[in-house]
Amino acid sequence: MTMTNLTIATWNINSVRLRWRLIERLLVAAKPDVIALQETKTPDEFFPAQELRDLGYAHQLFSGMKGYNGVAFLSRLPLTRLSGPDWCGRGDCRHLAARLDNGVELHNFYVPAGGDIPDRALNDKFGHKLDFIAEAAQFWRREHKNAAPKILLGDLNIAPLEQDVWSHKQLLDVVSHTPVEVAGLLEWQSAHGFVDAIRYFVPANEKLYSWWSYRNRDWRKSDRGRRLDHIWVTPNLRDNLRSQKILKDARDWPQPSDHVPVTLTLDLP
DNA sequence: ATGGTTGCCGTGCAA
Repeated sequence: MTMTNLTIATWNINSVRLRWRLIERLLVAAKPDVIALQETKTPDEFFPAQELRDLGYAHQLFSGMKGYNGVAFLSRLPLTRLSGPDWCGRGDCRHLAARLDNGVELHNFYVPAGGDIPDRALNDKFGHKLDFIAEAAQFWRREHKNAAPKILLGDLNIAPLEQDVWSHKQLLDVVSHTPVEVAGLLEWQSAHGFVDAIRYFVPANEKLYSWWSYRNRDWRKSDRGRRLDHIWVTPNLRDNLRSQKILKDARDWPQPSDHVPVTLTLDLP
């Protein structure tokens, strides 16, 4: 039986118009076949489609809006766009779904960051975040009859494990690591039996981050990171998992995003 | 305890 390698990356690029050239560095470092972007921050008419085609990503799907949000797929393989719900009825660009020719479904998510105060009574943005993840859990529960292999990836804006943040104790009350968010995310994950494909390779007691704030003078020295970017797969892909890479060095690329790319390689029949 | 930075847009807001 011939096996095909698939490398897929997720990256919150924080403006694709400003940083599309960094995708060439990602290409050199990891050669991803498919890239899921979040926070593209541009309406579709300004998406740098030709520039990214010239890098080899002939197949593209993007869904953007002015200033905020925005998700995209760049692919060397053909993609078929799948429809999805209007999350929280807001018309935001936070989810993009597609199917590869081999039947694997790809789901790119950008979960609301949730503002600063972890209390929905005081902060609507936190309420929106909790509603979004609850709606996602519900969506995946309803998808239980869809047996297609799936890869779900994106900026989920929640660091679920104690070693997914620089200090579990100090971040218990900080949006992205509060117990209510973590419970919601794990509920979503279990709603469709998703496997955390990155932690499949890295033991839970090892620190692992994909984001470092811009607000630290020396991000590497202070190392106050969080693992906000995730790749999950359905159990029927567990035996196909081969390797993962979190491109920490990307945090030092010129004019970097505050998130670094996370990549997963699988063997597919 | 506080403030720290960035992008987009327009001098505020979201992250």
